[in-house]
Amino acid sequence: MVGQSLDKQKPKQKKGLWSPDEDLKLRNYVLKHGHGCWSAVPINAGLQRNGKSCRLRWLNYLRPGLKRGAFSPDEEETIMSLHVTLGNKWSQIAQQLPGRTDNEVKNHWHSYLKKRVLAKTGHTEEAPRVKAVGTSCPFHNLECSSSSMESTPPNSSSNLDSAEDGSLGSDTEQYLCQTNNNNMELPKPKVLFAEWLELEEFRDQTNCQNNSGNFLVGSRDLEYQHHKSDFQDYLMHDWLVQGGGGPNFSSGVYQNSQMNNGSSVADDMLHLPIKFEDDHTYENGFPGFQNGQFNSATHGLFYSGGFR
DNA sequence: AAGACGGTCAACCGCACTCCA
DNA sequence: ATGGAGTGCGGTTGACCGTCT
Repeated sequence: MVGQSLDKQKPKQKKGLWSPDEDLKLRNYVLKHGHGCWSAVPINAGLQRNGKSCRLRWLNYLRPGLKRGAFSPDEEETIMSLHVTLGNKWSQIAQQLPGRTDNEVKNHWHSYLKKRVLAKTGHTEEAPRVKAVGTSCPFHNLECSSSSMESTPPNSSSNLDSAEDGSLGSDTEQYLCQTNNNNMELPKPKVLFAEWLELEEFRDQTNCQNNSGNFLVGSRDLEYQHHKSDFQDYLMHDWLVQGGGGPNFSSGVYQNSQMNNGSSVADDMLHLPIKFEDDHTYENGFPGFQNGQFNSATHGLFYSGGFR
């Protein structure tokens, strides 16, 4: 239905998970030209996808400003309270959560929050799964024991990355773990998807970090303060757009000591700075950049802070 | 050790809506 | 008024992963 006339011109269209190469093509194209008509995007970008798939991939995964990682208690509270009044209006709920997509909110609801609400209200329609062992801290494979935090410090996890391996910093970790220890259900660590597992082959390519500690992502793309960005966002901007470089990976563990700044990730993500290297403004698809105001509710992209 | 099972997530599907000729 | 094109949205699916038996 979507873009049928244009999409029909494609002999066959790929489905399923996006490869890093496809992400790179789509991201570079949209950043450079804006999306315009989505059905024309795959043709112009050289992708064997339909426009709808490109749009979804961009909105849910590639666009700058997305807040990856676990939901904060505040965000969860917002979702639950809004769901009472709005119901399954995921897009409206997501508009109140900068950096979150409707799909993300929806998934989180079905995975965690619905069970929590059902447990609260005494419904046993979907009994919460009881975990015998310690539960996982939501960020970066950091494990916390819900029953005996002291006896199982995060860094003692055998197959999980320690703080020095690039987890979020003790303050953030403790905050998140303690907060989540008060809850019945804890989110599992972020899953590394197939595409991320292929990153190994790129790890030795040129590092494009500049003098100020930011990673440059092409002459007209985004400059990201990687120490303030989340794992996948960082990768997307520094590796995908760049086509290489960025952080080192070893067995899927992100290694970058600068992630240890001890600041609140939620706060940082809300003030994620985005800078274009030149003065180019993206009039087609990035209207808000021109005045430095960008909001996910109106532009589908959360942006805070001015150009430097 | 290996298969079964359940949870999470990205992506797909189909419907509804808006816009425009 | 109507039909096609484009887009938004919510439900569902299937792959992947960790845990359990």
